[in-house]
Amino acid sequence: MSESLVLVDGSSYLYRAFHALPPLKTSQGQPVGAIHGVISMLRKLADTTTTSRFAIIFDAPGKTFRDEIFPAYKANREAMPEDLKAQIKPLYEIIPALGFALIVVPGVEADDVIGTLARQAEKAGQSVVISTGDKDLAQLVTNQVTIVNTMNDSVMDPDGVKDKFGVPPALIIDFLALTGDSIDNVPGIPKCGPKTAAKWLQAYGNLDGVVEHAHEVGGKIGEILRTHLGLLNLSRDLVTIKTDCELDITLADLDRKPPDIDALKKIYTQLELNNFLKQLNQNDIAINEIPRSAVSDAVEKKYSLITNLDELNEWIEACSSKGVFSLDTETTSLVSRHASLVGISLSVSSGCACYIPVGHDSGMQLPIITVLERLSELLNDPSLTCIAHNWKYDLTILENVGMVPQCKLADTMLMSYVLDAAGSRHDLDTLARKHLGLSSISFDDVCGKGANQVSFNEVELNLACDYAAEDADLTLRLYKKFSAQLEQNASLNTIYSELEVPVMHILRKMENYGALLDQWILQKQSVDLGQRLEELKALAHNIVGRPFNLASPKQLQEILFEEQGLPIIKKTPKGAPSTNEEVLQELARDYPLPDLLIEHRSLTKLKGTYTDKLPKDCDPFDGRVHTSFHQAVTSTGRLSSSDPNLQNIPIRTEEGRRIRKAFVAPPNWTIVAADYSQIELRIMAHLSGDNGLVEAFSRGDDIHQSTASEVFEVDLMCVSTEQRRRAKAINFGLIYGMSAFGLARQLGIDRAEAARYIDTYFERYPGVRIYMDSIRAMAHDLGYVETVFGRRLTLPDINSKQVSVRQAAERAAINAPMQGTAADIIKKAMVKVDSAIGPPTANAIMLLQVHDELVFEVQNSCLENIRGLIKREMESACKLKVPLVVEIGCGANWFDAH
DNA sequence: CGTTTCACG
DNA sequence: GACGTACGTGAAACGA
Repeated sequence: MSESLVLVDGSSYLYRAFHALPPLKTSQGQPVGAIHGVISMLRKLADTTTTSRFAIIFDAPGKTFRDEIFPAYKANREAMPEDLKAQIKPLYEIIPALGFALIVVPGVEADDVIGTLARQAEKAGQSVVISTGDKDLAQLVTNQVTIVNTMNDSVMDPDGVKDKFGVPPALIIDFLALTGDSIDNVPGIPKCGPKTAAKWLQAYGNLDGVVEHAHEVGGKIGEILRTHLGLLNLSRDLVTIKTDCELDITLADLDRKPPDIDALKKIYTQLELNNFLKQLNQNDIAINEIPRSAVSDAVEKKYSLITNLDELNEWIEACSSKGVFSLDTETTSLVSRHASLVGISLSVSSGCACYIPVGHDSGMQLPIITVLERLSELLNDPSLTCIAHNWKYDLTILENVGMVPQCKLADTMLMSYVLDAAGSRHDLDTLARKHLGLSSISFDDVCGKGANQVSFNEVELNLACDYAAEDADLTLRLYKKFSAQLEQNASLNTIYSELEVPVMHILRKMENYGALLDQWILQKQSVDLGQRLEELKALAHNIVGRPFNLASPKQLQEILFEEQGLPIIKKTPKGAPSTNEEVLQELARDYPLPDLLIEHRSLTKLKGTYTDKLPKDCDPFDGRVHTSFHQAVTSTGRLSSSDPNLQNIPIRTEEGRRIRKAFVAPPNWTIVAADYSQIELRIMAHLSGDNGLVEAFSRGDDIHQSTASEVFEVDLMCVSTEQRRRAKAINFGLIYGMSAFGLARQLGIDRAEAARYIDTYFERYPGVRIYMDSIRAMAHDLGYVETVFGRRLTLPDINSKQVSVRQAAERAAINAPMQGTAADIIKKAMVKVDSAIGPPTANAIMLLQVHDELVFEVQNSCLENIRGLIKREMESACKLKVPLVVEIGCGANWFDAH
């Protein structure tokens, strides 16, 4: 049945949006975060329901009947924050403009309006959905009235209420009267929480029953109950939602009206809600009509399409005399190795940019040779600075047409990343919106999307000019901001120019060179895996008694937890019973199916992600896989890899390791793999300066053994395998900002024992505790932490009001300096090793970086030489209070190199 | 397109 | 008193 009326608890939305979202403000200082949130939530709701009858209900200011019967009602509630108050009026304009009925009744609380409308609709035979985060409304639930929780989108029907509260909807009023509400100042029975309330109500039927039998309740809580009986009637009256308010609203008034686009545009413009504005415009304009440019700024804007030699010469001259200019290339593909140049855009001052088409299918264009000739005058002039957003891409495009710039390069993507890695994504559109308040034309607007998308060379010249010139314009504008900010911070500037930019060049080489793959090995393994998977499937179907999809978590949930009635051990974030490996491991004790599922899961993963997929990623021309390394993605300074991801090639299982054997060296060459031993723990020793830890590393101890000896108070030589295993978990836990709970779960021990381990650890290594406390304090005070080299890692959630969110940020604060410093160190090592092994014609090539490991291809004739060089350069990448140790191996393939 | 699971450091 | 609980990534399959 599709619902016929949706009632939205507007006040609940408002508070939720206000607290959940960052405090966005317009350039004029008007707060808009909650407005943004409420609009999004309403639109999502409207999109996911089938009805068109809505009411959005807010509390009105002023007294209500509850204040009359109990003057202290809601007395504990804090006054509404000013920043929230200021968002109500605009919202009251937007909601009707969106076509929704807005209901604010003076003297009546929103809950009572919702209750009244719900009952009216119910009487009229309609079903009702109430969208709210407020538990009090559960009392309204019936077979026809359900509640959608805005927190997690869960739907509550009468059974759901019973599940959540332990009592059916009809008893919710009694339940709330017992528990009270400290925020609204509803008295209730002190010390009586949901569990106790549900227990009493189950035992005695209802509130009157509880009062009647109060003398039977034993213990301290029984005494408390008896002394507070007098307040229960008042509490009940306060929590009872009225369902008979007089409202001059009929259900038909609630039908959604068409939105008032003009009014919305006006308000959105005022509030600088550019996202919403853009979407309005998209729906608004005729299919083929694309705005010349959405960039609206005080600066006047002039984008020129260059198709004759005189204009080209003027632009070359302008760039040259300015000394600093931005450049962007348009091409036929996102894969730079396979992309052909379609056009080039340049900008020399804000708002002033040009586009030089050279590879469009139609339209008059200058000959590409001429353009490149003139362009190379700029790019070969070492006195000039050329700015691009993501040079790694554009450099390869230029290299494809035979150009290797000699001028100075600046990269706004890397600048943005160094300035604030976690603050936003670092693509041009996002940054333009964030730093310049400008929304740019999207690629999809120009080229279309999905099956109808065309390649850039098919785009009409004037439209291409609008898009391309804008990118160069925005890049230059961002450069002005970022370079000024980097000037303010010497260590960030150093990280940018001496680490990120050189690493960018190395990554480009690594990507373009690629890792050689023996496809035959993988194909063979795919066949083996396929056979074993068929066997497992047959066995599993046999046990269950019918065919099912082993890869479907949903079907597994049904089979394991509903049909077999196995215990639910863990739930997914969405509340469904989890079937992940940890759970299956547990279930495997008394049921044969889980073991099969575990093996099936693991093998399908290997087959689907690696043995089937990697050969497809192989370039047929050179037999190599060319990953993309991303330099501006992670919050800690690490790289990431995709298409394919070569940083997660299996190693932990036997069958997985087989995959590494397919990463081979060509004849007369050898794979060399070099990895930092325990780098993050060494960094922890350095950062904390803890004596015991520093000395252990300086002596060259096995660090887990040494930790075990301290924590379990046994002689170093007497540490058992099990003790070492536990110490290793403790060491890893420390790096991750662990809790006793986390360690207990990891080790399968109880929490008290885990807590004892942690306490003992901190007694033995007091410097570590001091360091962790100080880093937490720094994170709270400054909102960021730093690596050894001064890379800043911001923590947007560190002062969140939500406990779990804040705690997660605190754990990230502990981890970030260690993970980030390790990332800095290996980047330094890459730069050092790269310059030591010389140009790519040399006898060693860097192929891959896997966070603490570098993989090379080395010519056999100079293997020993290069091995020594790599180890030396990596170990001397940085001087810490403890030595850096590199383990290095070599072999015919990546597996043998370990 | 969101959810769930799992590969790596 | 409830909730969530070790950091950082990318990719595949399912199912709406």
